[in-house]
Amino acid sequence: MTNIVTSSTEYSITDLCKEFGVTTRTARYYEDIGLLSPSRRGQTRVYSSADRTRLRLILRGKRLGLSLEDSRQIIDMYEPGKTNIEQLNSLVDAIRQQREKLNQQLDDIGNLLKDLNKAEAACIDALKTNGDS
Amino acid sequence: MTNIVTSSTEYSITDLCKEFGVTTRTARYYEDIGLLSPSRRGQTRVYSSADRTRLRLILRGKRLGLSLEDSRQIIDMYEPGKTNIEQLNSLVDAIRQQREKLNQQLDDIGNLLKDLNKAEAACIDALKTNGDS
DNA sequence: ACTTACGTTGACGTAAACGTAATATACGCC
DNA sequence: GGCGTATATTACGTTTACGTCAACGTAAGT
Repeated sequence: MTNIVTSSTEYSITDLCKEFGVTTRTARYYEDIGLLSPSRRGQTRVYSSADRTRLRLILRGKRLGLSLEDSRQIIDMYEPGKTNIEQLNSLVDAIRQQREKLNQQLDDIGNLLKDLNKAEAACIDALKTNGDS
Repeated sequence: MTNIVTSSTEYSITDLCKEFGVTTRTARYYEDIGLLSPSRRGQTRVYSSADRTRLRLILRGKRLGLSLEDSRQIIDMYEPGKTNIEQLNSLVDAIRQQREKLNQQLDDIGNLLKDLNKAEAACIDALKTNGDS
């Protein structure tokens, strides 16, 4: 499975995908749209730990309901290569927007958790009542 | 806009949709797939405050990245009409699964917020340094 | 009667995010 | 040296969640 010769900070496509529970099609798709760009040994893709991190961030974004484009934006925030002032400012704006969205999500989650608690309580109550009948 | 004659707990499709910032197509689609079922005055849809609540819950689910089917499941939790013990138990299971997912989301959001803070700090720093040059 | 605004039902189109073969190449192994 | 396994590319298919006409009905205002 895991290659012995190559350094441990390199991953084959299947290893990486298995680790995160996605298919190779997904990894290749992410490469197609420029979200990942592993190096190659011949034709074969070789993923670095940086690639791994990017994939991790992408999947975290997915869990939060972000689109792949959203994730791309956020990941690009980590490496603001272009030190243009314009871009830095709009980046700060984007960061604040994302933060607002996340705060809204926090609020939503809190409310949904409350609802779930109520629903569960009602269920358990119904189970008890039913169990006594 | 708002009808004077009918009770204030009734909404036209456009009013309801405007309030939540969705198109009428969306409301009709939700009805197509059985997520909403407004009553009718002739052909025209009449939304009750219960329908409004359902829509609110659906959109909250969307903000959290839930699919419409997920939202349907969750909304069904609020009215466990079927008091079958089997179903109640599986409902409790579903509730716990949703809760786990939400806790994962809370974790993700916390981490992402941290990342955003770092990114923002780096940006602001870069802006200062650039501003001094 | 004419316009304007809102409503209805189809029905086809679309973007995102992959799924699913089909086919070909290369590597390790018994 | 054939076999299995991993990898590659290409390409068409699929699901979700609506968008976008088209064509029509209806009620209100002027």
